[in-house]
Amino acid sequence: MVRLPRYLRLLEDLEAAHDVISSEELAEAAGANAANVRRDLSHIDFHGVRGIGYSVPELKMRIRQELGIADRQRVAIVGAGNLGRALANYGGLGKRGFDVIALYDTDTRKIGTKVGEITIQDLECLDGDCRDKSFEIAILAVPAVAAQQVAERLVEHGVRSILNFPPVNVNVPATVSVRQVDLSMELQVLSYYGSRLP
Amino acid sequence: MVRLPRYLRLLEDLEAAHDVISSEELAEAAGANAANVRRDLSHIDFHGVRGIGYSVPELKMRIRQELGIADRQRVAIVGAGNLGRALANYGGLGKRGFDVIALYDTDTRKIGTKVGEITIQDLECLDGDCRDKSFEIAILAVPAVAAQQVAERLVEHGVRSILNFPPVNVNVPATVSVRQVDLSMELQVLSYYGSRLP
DNA sequence: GTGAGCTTGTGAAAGAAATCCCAAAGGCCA
DNA sequence: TGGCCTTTGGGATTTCTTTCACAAGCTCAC
Repeated sequence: MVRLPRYLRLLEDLEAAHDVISSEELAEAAGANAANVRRDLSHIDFHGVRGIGYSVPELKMRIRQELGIADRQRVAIVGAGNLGRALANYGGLGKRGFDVIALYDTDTRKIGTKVGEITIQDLECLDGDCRDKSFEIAILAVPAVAAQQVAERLVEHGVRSILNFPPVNVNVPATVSVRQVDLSMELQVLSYYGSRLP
Repeated sequence: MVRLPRYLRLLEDLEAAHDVISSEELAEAAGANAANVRRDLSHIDFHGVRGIGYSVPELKMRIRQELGIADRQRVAIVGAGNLGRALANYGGLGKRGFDVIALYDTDTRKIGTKVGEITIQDLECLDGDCRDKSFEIAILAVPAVAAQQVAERLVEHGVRSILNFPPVNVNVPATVSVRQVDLSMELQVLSYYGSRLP
């Protein structure tokens, strides 16, 4: 469900004192209707207390479990260009349970240099012995022309989920899930709504 | 409609020789059903030729017009951190009709330095005489704590659309449209689907 | 204990989106 | 010119989502 991450973000941003929350409050933050929230939660088999609301810590755990992020997830970034480096430096991922454990590139001038705590590795290390930690999630931040090829290598080496930045569709087996982040498209959608505003 | 940008991207990536396209072809690229595509297009009052398909150049124009991007759009980026600079350097925006015309920050050590072609300006210039070009679209790439405040200033100075990267909801009047890009949420959704794969 | 006051959970209604399906219509070739 | 092939357009249907509305259930104060 596409709203669970929004609920989770709200819950995580709540002060610790706030240990119960109503569907109404959740709805407002998530930009939804209270009945909608209640259905979402009952759909993941999470139940509140009538007259009171939902337990914040329990709900957090339940949503994390539902999203498959009960434990911290290891993520690798492929492509150490401007975007790849910006992502590697971005603290927000860690805060939400995603540890960036590797940063790959093919440019020999970059390999070995550090970005924050992380040393850029040769993409060849994906296969070989220099790979020290496994990961199932990869962030693709390579040029569009390389995306398909790199995606295939990632899949070959056990990646199950890809967050794809270059503006091309990558074809992968049905056993891998891909999510596209395309800034131009976001701006276009924005422009669409912007041009229809009061 | 959220699929129009996807159609547009496909159409723009087509070789020039390809001047007619069927709903079937469009559907495959956009991950939709052919009937769905036909409805979308007839919904924006664009019509094809039976037995043949849709005219690629005409469809491109019609979609751009519908999205409100028939002309090139001017965009400003606020926040010259890693992300802001990466975005300013990203050529993909220009290719899709969005010109980054300014990059703002508040850090006096950054102001005046260049990122690619663009000189970083003081955010104060939003109001004053140092502002040389107007824009209606802004990309927010500031720290989460500053987001709301900066958004308000942008709105005050005529911005109509905001693409928001910091992981907080910004509250703006109904006359402004906001779109959130939250990487942690994308990863969470990815993880959700990833954990449900065959 | 008991009643007042909230808030949940869900059946039913309304609304939106996707899909099915096929008649209608244009082009192409013989 | 006429028939075949292809693909659109849109009525009808199904499926999915959102919202309404209210009984049921829990807590707290008295």
